[in-house]
Amino acid sequence: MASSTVENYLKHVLLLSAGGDGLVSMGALAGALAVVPGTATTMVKALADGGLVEHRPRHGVRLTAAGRRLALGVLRKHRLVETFLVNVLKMDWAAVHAEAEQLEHAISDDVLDRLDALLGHPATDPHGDPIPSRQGQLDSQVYATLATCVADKTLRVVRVTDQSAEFLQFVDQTGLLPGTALRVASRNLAAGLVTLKRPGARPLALSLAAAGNILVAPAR
Amino acid sequence: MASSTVENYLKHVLLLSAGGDGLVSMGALAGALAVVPGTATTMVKALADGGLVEHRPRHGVRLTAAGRRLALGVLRKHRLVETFLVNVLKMDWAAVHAEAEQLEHAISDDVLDRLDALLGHPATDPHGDPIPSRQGQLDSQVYATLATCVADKTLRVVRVTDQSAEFLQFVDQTGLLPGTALRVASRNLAAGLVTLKRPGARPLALSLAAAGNILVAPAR
DNA sequence: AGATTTATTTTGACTACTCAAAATAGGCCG
DNA sequence: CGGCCTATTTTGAGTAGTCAAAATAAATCT
Repeated sequence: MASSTVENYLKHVLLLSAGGDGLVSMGALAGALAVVPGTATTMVKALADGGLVEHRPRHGVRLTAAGRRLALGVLRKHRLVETFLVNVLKMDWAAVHAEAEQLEHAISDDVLDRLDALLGHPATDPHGDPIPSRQGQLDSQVYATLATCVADKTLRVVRVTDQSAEFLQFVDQTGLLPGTALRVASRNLAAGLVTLKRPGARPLALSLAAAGNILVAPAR
Repeated sequence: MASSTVENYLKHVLLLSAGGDGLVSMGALAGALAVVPGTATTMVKALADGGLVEHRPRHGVRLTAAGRRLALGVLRKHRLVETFLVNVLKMDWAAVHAEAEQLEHAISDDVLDRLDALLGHPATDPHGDPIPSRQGQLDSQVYATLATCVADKTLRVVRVTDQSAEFLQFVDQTGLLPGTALRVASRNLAAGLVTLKRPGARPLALSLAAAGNILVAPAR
């Protein structure tokens, strides 16, 4: 398994390569990791040996497919942990980053999946940063889910992410198909409930887990 | 801050010093940490330099007050994390030990306090092991085991002391979880067997060795 | 093109932790 | 008491990651 040091290098290469051509300079990487440039060079060469990055000497570093997969996994852990700390443990918005920095390296995939379900499969963390999917998709087009969006805005269902037969049947029967306009009447995190209001229909209560599988956008 | 390695050494010295005079042998410590004896010696000398343990060469090692304080903090984290994983994330009884082993070193005191509150300040973890208080008090009540108590009293399981996944799974499947009421129907020392009777369940035979890992108290 | 600035890489050294295997000390048994 | 068995310690060496500072390559600016 990758050490936390390796995970940190990969995560920061991913974050720094967001804009631009994907090549990250040694200086930027060293700065982000709070190490001297020589250390970053040494480490990047080791990562390149391991096939996790491509190193173009004196030019920069870029993730390979394998490195990107790992980096996205770390980012997913980081952002889901942040969301947990804020939504469940009610921690300060500003304090959670440092906490997550530690926990992202200690949490297993199993625990992560359960956390994800508990939180209702959020699309973004409390700061609005998109959370990579389990499969490593990082949506640049970010939608809110019914589990995370604020009350009283008029919304439109855009996508249903749980493909299980039972859930799709439920969505069909309750008329929550993509395109439906609705409004979140209330959210009760303690009870794990979301109440929806649709024009010309009875209010509908939904578990947070279920609501997390329904992506919405502001109604045009 | 103490490294996870240091935290692990201290935690295991604490756990191993439970019985006996508090002196832990190098062999036992090395075994618990899965390192060769020479490594344990080297590390213990470093801990002694740091004032966390007292090293009596060729005799053993014991925690200082400072070391004990740290070790109890780690144990508190471990057991609260286990409780969270089982009670909130509904994880398997037998799997949480390994998870907690990682998380205990990554979780801050702030997060721990909030977890503690969320769980309702539990006194024991899911295995029945006592959780040290925030101030470092460890409830060390002595319980009888199923291997030693007399027949025909009504008892209640309070704690399971073998943390191996196999044993925990067995306990789970046979329904001997902490809280369960039962009665020792017979003890056969020659055969090394204990037979249990539970209300509404079939009698269950157990080896003395296994029975020794299940702590019980008189049912109120 | 030549000189200078700036980023990067190299080199040598250090800390923390580990193992393998040789050396040693304690306890015990006759 | 003397010898042996066993646990412990020592020694020498290796891995992962780091820094300080010298060497080098790239880019820029006359």
